[in-house]
Amino acid sequence: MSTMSLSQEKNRKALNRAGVRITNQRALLLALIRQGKGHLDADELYRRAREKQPRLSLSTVYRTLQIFKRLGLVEERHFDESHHRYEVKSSAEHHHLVCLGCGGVVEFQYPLARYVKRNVAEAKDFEIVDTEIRMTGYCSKCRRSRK
Amino acid sequence: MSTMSLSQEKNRKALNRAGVRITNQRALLLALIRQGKGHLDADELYRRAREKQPRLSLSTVYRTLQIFKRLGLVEERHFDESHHRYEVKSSAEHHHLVCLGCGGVVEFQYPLARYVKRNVAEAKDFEIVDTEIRMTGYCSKCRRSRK
DNA sequence: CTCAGTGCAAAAGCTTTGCATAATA
DNA sequence: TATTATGCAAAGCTTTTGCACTGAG
Repeated sequence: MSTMSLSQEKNRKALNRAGVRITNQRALLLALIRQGKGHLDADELYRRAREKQPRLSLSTVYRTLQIFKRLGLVEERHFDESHHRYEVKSSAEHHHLVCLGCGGVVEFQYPLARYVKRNVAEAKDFEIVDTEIRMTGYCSKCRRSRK
Repeated sequence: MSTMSLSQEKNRKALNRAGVRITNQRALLLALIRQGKGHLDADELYRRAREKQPRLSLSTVYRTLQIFKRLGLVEERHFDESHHRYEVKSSAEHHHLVCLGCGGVVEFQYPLARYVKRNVAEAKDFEIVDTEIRMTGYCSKCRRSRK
């Protein structure tokens, strides 16, 4: 298919490699998560997906997210909300700043994470799999409008 | 009441100070959260509370948790689960280590959090209200049983 | 052709809400 | 006594599941 973009092609390969059947739904959802710059919840993903595939169901979104999570393609985040958000798993460890005003999420890197990890692992005898720093507060925009 | 413990007395004062009506349910729930060493979810709290007050309802637990949250008496935590956990707000900033095997939560202190906070606040122009470091992994017990 | 994946509808957690009753201040 | 809080039941949201049909390999 000549209309298939490079990133769609890449997504298909990712699914193939994992031995999971490729469907239009999965390809679309993975593409949307990738281009969504992370931090999408299931419902937002569903709404966006239906613009392209109106018959796609919410169950498929949830089932697909589970698979992507299992395959390590996406990560599930639990911000201070009643639902989850998903982002593509990137090799670069990064952390989150969540605005209590508008709900926006900003990413940041913090190189000392590695050092902290080793320290804590030793002190508490834990094998650490994942580290996340989350800060909540107010972004500049929300700070201004609160005055 | 001579049978009232010091900590119960303290709890009552905390409620009083906030101008919120003191009820047996609220006093009990706050005491349970305090002695529960944190990380209780609403249902566990409900079960424990009913041992003392069998007619207490789950709605009361939820409503009370909202109030405590609003008053700053407890904090709501979102571990990688579909429900929330609550712990008393302590003056000492601490962070969490969550075991992926048994779900156990261990707290740790990390003094550099203050430094990280200042750094990130400046870099991203955010007014930071709260910082949490969460690490997931396996505790020594679960690591042994996985072998 | 076969079995994994999908859509739909129904169910299953967790949490919130409406309303009449009970209890605090 | 005047509200505020409670218990119960019902509803709301997010997420999961059962089942017959569809589509990828």
